[in-house]
Amino acid sequence: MNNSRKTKKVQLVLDLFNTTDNALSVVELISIFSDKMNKTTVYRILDRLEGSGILHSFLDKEGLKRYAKGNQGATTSNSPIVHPHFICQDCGVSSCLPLEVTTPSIPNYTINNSEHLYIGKCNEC
Amino acid sequence: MNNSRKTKKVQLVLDLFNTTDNALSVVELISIFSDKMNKTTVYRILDRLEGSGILHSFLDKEGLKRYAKGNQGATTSNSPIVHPHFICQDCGVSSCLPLEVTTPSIPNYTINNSEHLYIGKCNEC
DNA sequence: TTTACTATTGCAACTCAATTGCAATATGCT
DNA sequence: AGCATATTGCAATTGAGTTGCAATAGTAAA
Repeated sequence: MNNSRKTKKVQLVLDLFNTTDNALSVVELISIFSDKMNKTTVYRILDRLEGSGILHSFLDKEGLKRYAKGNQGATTSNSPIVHPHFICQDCGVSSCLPLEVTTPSIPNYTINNSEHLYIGKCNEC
Repeated sequence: MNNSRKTKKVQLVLDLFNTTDNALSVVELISIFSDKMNKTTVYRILDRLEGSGILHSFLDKEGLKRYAKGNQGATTSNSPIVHPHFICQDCGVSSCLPLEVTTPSIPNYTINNSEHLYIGKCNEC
């Protein structure tokens, strides 16, 4: 029983993410699809694609939500497998870093999840 | 020549941060000082205290700005010394983690800064 | 294919953190 | 005390993200 429907709008979003591995902000995506669909639809499609593990999201340093391909939350234990994200301070391009994040152990604390954002310059800038 | 003035409002904010090492959200701070000063004043005082290195800030997982004591940006090179932050998913208490963050080196990328947020349960929860 | 069910979409209105302009006030220096 | 200007309060504004509801469009079954 799969409730999700493969609509034309959903396909447009999927097609875009098949062209890039970058992490795109919702603001960008709304702009890209401004003549194809409503901004509310963009928000809801992204939310659904994240829910089904096709995309994952994080907040960048401006507090803007960004989405990229793949499932951040695949897990065998109760903690998701986490990778850091990068954003270029010059051109704004953002991407997933193919690194493993090692979670520190803090006495008396349980750590279930984490977010890691690196800011710098990409190879273009 | 120091332009900053030690006003009563600024002193109230400093007094509060002298009672805790926790990272407090602006929303909390506005509430705490709701009968002492205007919310715009809270925003501006926090901004100034961060600018002078007395406080530092980060965005939590909800995208809310949080402030805590100390200077995140003290540096000898061009990269600030960074520490991770923690937030309890149950009670919402947030704190600085006394850990050193080691910045990975990525080919063709320059990393100048980073943000690290751990989500879990504190010793109270 | 037609029907019927319901997921999806568009639109407008709304929420809420954060910012801005401006006039009034308070600080600190001489 | 008087002056220059940093600070504050207030109201209005911005902008990302959310919500309610009616209209539309997938999808599965008849």
